[in-house]
Amino acid sequence: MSKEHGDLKSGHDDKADVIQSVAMALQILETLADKDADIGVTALATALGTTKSRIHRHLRTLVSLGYISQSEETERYRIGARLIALGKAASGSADLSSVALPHMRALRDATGHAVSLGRVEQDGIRILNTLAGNMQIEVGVRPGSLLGFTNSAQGKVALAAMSDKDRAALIPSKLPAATQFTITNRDEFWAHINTVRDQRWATAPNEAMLGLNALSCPIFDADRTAVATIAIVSLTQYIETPPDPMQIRAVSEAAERISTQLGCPNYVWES
Amino acid sequence: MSKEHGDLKSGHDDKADVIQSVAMALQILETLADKDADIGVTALATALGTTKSRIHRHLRTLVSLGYISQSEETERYRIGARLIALGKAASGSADLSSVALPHMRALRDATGHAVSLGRVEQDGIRILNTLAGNMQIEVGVRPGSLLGFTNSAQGKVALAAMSDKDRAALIPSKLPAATQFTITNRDEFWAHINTVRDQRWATAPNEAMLGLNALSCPIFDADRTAVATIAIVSLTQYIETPPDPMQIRAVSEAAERISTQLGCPNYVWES
DNA sequence: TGATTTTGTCTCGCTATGCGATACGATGTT
DNA sequence: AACATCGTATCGCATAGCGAGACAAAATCA
Repeated sequence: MSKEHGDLKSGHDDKADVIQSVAMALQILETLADKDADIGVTALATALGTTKSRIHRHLRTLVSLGYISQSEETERYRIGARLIALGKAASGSADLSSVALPHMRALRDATGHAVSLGRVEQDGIRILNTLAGNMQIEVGVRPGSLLGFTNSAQGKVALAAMSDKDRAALIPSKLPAATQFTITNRDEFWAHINTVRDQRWATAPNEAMLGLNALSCPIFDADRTAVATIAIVSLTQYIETPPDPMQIRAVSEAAERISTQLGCPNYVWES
Repeated sequence: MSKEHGDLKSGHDDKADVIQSVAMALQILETLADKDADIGVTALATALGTTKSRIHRHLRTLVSLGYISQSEETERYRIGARLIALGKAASGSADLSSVALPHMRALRDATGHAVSLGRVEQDGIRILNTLAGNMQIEVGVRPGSLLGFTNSAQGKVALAAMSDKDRAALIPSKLPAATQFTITNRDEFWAHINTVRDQRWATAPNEAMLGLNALSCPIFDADRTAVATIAIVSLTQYIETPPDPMQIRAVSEAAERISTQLGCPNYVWES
C-alpha cells in the first residue's frame, strides 16, 4: 500500500486536502469547548475569520446532531451533551493495555529484554501485562502482582513523576527492605527520588530481587498525571548502572508514544 | 429574531439540512470512539453504509487534523489524542454552577420558593448557589455551608441516588439530630432512604430547622453519578407532606434539564 | 417613546468541493 | 502462484456548501 506520491513541485503543506466543512465544524467545537460562556454566531464568525452564513449553517447542523445546544433565552450556543458523551467514550476507548501492547512489543524487540506494564494504584504498581524477553532464562514479574513504591524501578519512577503532595500521600511510613540493597533510610530515599526526577528514569538493581534489575519510565494520560509505568526487566548484568543510553532512550520513547496515544499533550514531567 | 418558517407542506424531519460531510465525520468519530480495537477503511465503510472513497477521504482529513491516528504497522485507524483533549475540554466547560443558573431561575419563577444548588462532597452537600424566593420572609441556606447527609432533603436524595457501596462509604456512624424530627434510628433511616429512592425525591420537614422544609432531586453528570442536588426551600406550610405534585414535577424537571446539559444520557436512577 | 445598531436567521445563484466509480500496488491467504 | 482483500490514488461530474446580501427581532441608545 502506501504509495509514495512525492509531490515535489507544489510544495504543499499537509494542511491541504482536508475536507473544509469538517475542519470548520471541528474548529467550532474546539472554540466552543474552551470558552466557558456561551457564544453567538457573529462572535464566532469573527473569531474564526469567516462569514456568518457559514458559521450559522454549521451551528445549525451541529445543534441538529446534538453536539452543541442553543440557549433558549439568549440565542447563543454552547457545548452540547453529545460532545461530552463523545469525549467520555473517546477517553474510555483509549484503554491502557490495548494501546500499550504494540509499543511493548516494539520495546521488547528493540532491547531483547522482558517488558512489563504497570498501573499506578493506591498502594503500589499493579502489573497489567508482561512480555517475556528473548533470552533462555525467564525473568519478569507476573501480571496481577503488586510492586512496592520504594523497592522497584516502576514504583520509584511513578513517585518521582507525581506532584509532591500526591507523593506524600502515597509513600509508606516504613520503607520495607526486600533485599539488603533496598534503600531504607528515609532521607536517602528522598534524595534518590529527586535524582530519578531529574534523569527521568529509574532503575532498581537488586532492590526487589537479587540479580534482577529494571529500567522504567512513567506514562502520562490526558490530564498529564502519571497513571502507569513501562519497564524493561532483566538481569543486573544486562541493565547496568548507569544503563546503556540506548536502553534508556528505547524505554523513554515507548513511554512517550503510549502517553501521546492516551491524549497526553506533550511528554514532559511536572515540575 | 426566530423566524417562524412554518413549513407545513413538506413534512420534513429535522435530519435534513445538515452538512453531510460534518455528519459523516462525526459519525466516524462516534464509531471509532466506542470501538476498542482499531478499525479499517473497508469495515468502516460497510458499517456506515457508504463508499470506501468517502470514508478514506474523511479519515485522511481527521488524521491530518489530529482527531484520529493511524497505526503504523497495521494501517488501521483509532481515536487520536486531540479528540480525547476535546472531550476533556468539553466536560470542563460544562460548569455546574453556570449551567444550572438559568434552570434555577426558572424553577424559582415556577414555584415562587427559594432554590438552592448543592454539590455532593465527602461529608455532606456543599451549597454552591441559592436564589431567594418570591416571599417577604427570607428562608434558605447560605452558599458555602454544608448540609448533612442524614438531616437534609438534599443529603438524603443524594444518598438515595448513589450505589449501595458509595452510600455505605458516606453514611456517618452516628446520625446527628438537629431537631426532634430528625431520624436517628438507623434501620428507620435506611428504610426512609429506600422510600426516597423509589419516589425519586426527598423532603425533610423540620429535620434541619423547625418550620422549614425542602424538596430536592439529584443531578447526574455524564457518568450518571449523582454529583449535585437541586432543591426548593420554604416553610413547612408551603411544602406539605406529601408535596404538591406540581412542585415535585418542577424540581424534577429542573434536575433533569441540568443533568442533560452536563452530558447525562438519560435521567434515570441507578438500580 | 422612537431611532439605530446588532443580533440570529433566511434566500439565492454560483462554483468550488466533496462525491462515486474505478483502478492500482501491496499484503496476506489458500 | 493464483487469489482475495486491504488501504490508497485518480478523475470527471453534479451536488453540496459557500458568500453576499436581505430581513426581522432584540438590544441599545437617545
